[in-house]
Amino acid sequence: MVTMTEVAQAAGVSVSTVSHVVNGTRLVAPKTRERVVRAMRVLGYEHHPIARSLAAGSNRTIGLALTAASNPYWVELIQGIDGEATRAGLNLIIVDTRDDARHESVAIANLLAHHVEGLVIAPADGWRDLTLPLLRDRPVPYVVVDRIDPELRVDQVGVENEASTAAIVDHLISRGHRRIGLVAGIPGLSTSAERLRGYHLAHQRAGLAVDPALIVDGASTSDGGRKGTFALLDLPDPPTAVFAANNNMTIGTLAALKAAGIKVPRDLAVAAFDDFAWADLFSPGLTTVAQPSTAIGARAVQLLLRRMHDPDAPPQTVRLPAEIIHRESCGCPAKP
Amino acid sequence: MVTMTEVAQAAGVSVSTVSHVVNGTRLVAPKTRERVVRAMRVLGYEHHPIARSLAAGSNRTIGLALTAASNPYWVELIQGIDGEATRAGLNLIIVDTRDDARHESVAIANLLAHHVEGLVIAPADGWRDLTLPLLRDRPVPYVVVDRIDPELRVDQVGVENEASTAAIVDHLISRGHRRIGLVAGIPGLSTSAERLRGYHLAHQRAGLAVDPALIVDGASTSDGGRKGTFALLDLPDPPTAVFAANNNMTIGTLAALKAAGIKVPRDLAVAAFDDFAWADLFSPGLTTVAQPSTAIGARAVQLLLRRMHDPDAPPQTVRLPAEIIHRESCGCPAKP
DNA sequence: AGGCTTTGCGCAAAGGCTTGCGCAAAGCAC
DNA sequence: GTGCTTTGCGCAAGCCTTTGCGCAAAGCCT
Repeated sequence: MVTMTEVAQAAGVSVSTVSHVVNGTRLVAPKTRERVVRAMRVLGYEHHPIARSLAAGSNRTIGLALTAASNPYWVELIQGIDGEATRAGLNLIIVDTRDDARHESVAIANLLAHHVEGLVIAPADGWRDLTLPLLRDRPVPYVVVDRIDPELRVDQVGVENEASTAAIVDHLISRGHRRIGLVAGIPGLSTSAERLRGYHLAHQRAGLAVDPALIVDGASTSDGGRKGTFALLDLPDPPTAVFAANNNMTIGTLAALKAAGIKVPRDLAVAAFDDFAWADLFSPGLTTVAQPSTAIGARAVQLLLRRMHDPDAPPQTVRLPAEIIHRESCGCPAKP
Repeated sequence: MVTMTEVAQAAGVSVSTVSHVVNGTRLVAPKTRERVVRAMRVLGYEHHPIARSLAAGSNRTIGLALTAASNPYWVELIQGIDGEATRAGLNLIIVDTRDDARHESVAIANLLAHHVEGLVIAPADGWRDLTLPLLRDRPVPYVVVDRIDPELRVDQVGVENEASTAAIVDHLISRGHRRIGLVAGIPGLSTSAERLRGYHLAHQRAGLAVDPALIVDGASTSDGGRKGTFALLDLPDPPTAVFAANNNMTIGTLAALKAAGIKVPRDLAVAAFDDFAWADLFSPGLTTVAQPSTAIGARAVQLLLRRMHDPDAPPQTVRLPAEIIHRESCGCPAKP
C-alpha cells in the first residue's frame, strides 16, 4: 500500500503538503502541487478513508435503518437516499430493522457504534420506547422517513397520507359508493393512522357516517389483506368498494377477490395505496395512490444535511404529495 | 467520548489489557477482567471500530455492487447477503452500478478506496473490460452473483438458468406447442445467453427446429418486453406460446397481450422467468421459474468468506436449482 | 531453596492521516 | 534597503486501537 509518507518523499515535500493537496485544505503553490500530483499518479496512491476518519474525527458516513422486506417502495426510497447521499459525498450504510423495534434498536446501536454522522430511519412500531432513547442520548442527527410522528419534534419526511387517501375515497363516493371497505395497516404505524383519518375525512365531507364494520385490520401484509378482505365479503351488508391501504395488503385483497370469484369493478370497486409496476396490466387496471418514493428519500437526506450542518435548526416535517393514478378498478372507464 | 485509555485508568490497568478484554485476544485474570468490565460499564465505554480498523489493518467490511433498479429479485438477494454477512460479523456497504459498466467501475473503485475486504458483484454488461482489470490488480477477493461467466476462473453463484428454462419449455412443448416465442434479455448478460440455450436445448430434445423469428430481444426491460411481444404477434405465423426471460420483460409482455386483446392461455400460453408476489392473482395465474434469490445471496457470502480465508482455493461455480411454479398461464388447469 | 515453566500484564511502536502552530521566503510599500 | 504582510510549507502532536516483545510474579519440580 502506498502511503502519504511515500508520496511525500517521492515529491520531496512533507506529508502535510500532500494531505493539503489531496483535500484542498489550504493553498499549495501550483508547481508544488503538480509535483505531488505526479508522485501520486506514479506511485498509484489511494486515499485511506479509515485513517482519515480517525484523524479528522469524521467518516462522512450516514446510516439508513429500515426493513429490508421485499417491498418495491423501499427500493425506490433507498435509491433516492443513496443518490442524494452520493451527491453530498456521503457514504451510506444500510441495516435491516426487520420492522421490529427490538431488532431496530440493536441495528441502530450498531450503526451508532460505527460512528455514523447521521441517520435516516423508517421506524418500526414501538420505536419510541426502544430506539428513540438511544438517539436522545447522543448528538447524532437523524431524520425519520415514511412513518411520521406528529408528536415528535424531529425532522420527518413522508407522503400526504391523509389528503391522498381522502381524495381517493372522495372519488369512490362520487361514483356512488356508500359502503366502502378499508383494509387498514398495522395500527401502530402512523401511516396507517393517517390513511384511516383520510378515510374518515372523506366520509365526513360527504356527510356520510362510517360503519366501523367496514374497517378491517390487514396487518400491512399480504396475508392480512387477504383475511381482512374475506371478513369484508362475509359481512351481512358487504361493501361495494374496497380500499387497500398499502401494496402488500392490496395483493392479499386481490387474491381474496379472485378466490371469491368477484369481478372488479362490476361486483366491487377497488382502489389501493402504493402503485405497482404491474398495476396497468391487471384487468381491470388498478387505481392507486402513487408515492414519490425516490423524492422522499432525497428530501430526507437534504433535511439530514441541514441538521448536520445546523444542529439547532427547528425540526421540520415535510409532506410530499402523492399522485392518484386513475385506472379502471374504481369503475371508471378505461382510458386509451 | 470514552476511550480505552480512560477505561484503563479507571480500572487501574494498561490499555493493552483493556483491549484484550474487549477482544478476548489473550488470557486476562478473572478479577482483572472484572475490574475492566465494570469500568467500561460505569464509564459507558463504546468500542471505536474506526480506530480498530486502522490499528488492526482490517475493517470487517464487504462491499456489494449491483443495480438498485426496482426489481424484487435484488431485494431478496440483498437480504440473503446481508443476513449471511451479519452472521459472519461483517458489515455490508452497498453501491449502485446502475447496470452500466462505466458506472460500475467507478462504484467499485469507490468500494476499493474504502478498503473493503471482499466484494460481491452482479456485473453489468461489459464489465470484463472496465471493472475486471480493477480487481485483477489487487488482492481483494470477490465473488460474482447472478451473471455467471464460465470463462472466468472466479467464484460465482447463480441459478440453473439453462436447465430450468429448458424444463419449462419442455413443459410447453409437452402441451402441444410447436411455435414458442422467446422474449430474450440483454444479449451481453450471461443469464440471457443461458436461458436462450435452455430454450434451444428443449427444442433439440424434442426434435424440433427453432425458428429464429420466434426469438426477439426484450432488452431485459419492461418496455423491451412489450415491443418484443408485439413483434412476435405481428409475425405471419405467430407463436402459440411465449416465454419471457425475466420479470421486467414479463410485465411488458403481459401489457402487450392486454393491449392486443389476447386471452391467456386460450389464445396464447405464457410462462416467465422470475416469480412475482402477484403471480398468483393474475387471471390466469402465471406459470413461472422462481429463483432462490435469498439462498443465492447467502451462498455468495459463504464463498467469499472461504476465499478471504484461503485466497488460493480453486475457484468454484455454484448453480442453485430454480423451482418451476405451475399455474394456469401455460394452459394447465387451475389447481385448488 | 534454587531453577524452570506458566500465567498475567505493561510498554511502546505502529497504523495513515489531519491540523494547529510557527517559521521562512516572497511580495509589497515607503 | 528596511519593515510589514502574505503566501507556502514543515513539524509534530493527536486520533484510538492493536499487538509483538519482554518482564515479573506465581506455581511447579527436584
